[in-house]
Amino acid sequence: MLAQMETMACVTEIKLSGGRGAWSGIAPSSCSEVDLEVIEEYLKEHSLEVQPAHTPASPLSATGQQTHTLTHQGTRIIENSWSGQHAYEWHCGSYTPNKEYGDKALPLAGPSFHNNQLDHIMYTYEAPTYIDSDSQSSSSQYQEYQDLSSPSSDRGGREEGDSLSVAPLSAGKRKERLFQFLFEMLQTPSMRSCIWWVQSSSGTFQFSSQNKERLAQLWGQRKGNRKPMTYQKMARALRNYSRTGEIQKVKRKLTYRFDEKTLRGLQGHSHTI
DNA sequence: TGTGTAGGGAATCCTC
DNA sequence: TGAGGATTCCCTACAC
Repeated sequence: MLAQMETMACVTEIKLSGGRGAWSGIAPSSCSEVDLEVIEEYLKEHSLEVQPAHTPASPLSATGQQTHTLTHQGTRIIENSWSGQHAYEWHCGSYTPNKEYGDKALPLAGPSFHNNQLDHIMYTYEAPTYIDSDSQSSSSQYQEYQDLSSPSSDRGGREEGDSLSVAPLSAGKRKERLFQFLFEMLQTPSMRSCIWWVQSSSGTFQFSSQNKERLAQLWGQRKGNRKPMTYQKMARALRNYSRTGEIQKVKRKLTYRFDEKTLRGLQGHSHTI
């Protein structure tokens, strides 16, 4: 049911936005970079699934994921955990991009992308940005990430001077795993052009066919790999998760699903901020 | 036929 | 030093 509501929310939002043009405006640049082909495909597929009756003031789901309305800066906003996507996109009309983050929202598609635009991203698994009604604004958290960032790192030597100096994990922390990184990216609005929730309640997510390589590169930088990470290699790691059950491949292009237990664990972490 | 994606075996690397 | 996890390389299969 939640899935249907989420899907409906997505469909409604996209329809209201009227396509590519509506993504622009004050919206962060990534809004206009959303993989429209995938969205179209998604709409085609899910328009058959969704229920026609959708009320924004739907009750909360059993999983704690929320769909409700609130007023923010005079604009009616429907927040929805379907995305770090739509909670953010619905802000497009009134959203004030964070100076440190929003202004640099990743224009991942297209030749104008520069790796150093990722410099501002500071990740910590313990404190991923989680877009929900409680966090309201993710920008302040991104600011915190920045404040936390430090030029020193346990593997900083390799990244030093690198234009894409995504901060590695600090010493003493357990090594971050790929699925944790992906979960973080799924909570990061500016990464929506690379990865997004198809159905957050079930932990199903999808890579952008256009920007999956960017995400892979980011992962590679994060790990400080010798060679650039590619989607192929990242997908190989994801396939290994299917053995352990942490992530399963969905019979849909570029789509995977977190195991329920894994998802709960990740969400638990993300809310323990 | 070419391209993109998926799946997996195996060796290797890295961290704890 | 071993285990766990990730990376890397390579191959095959399949759909479009």
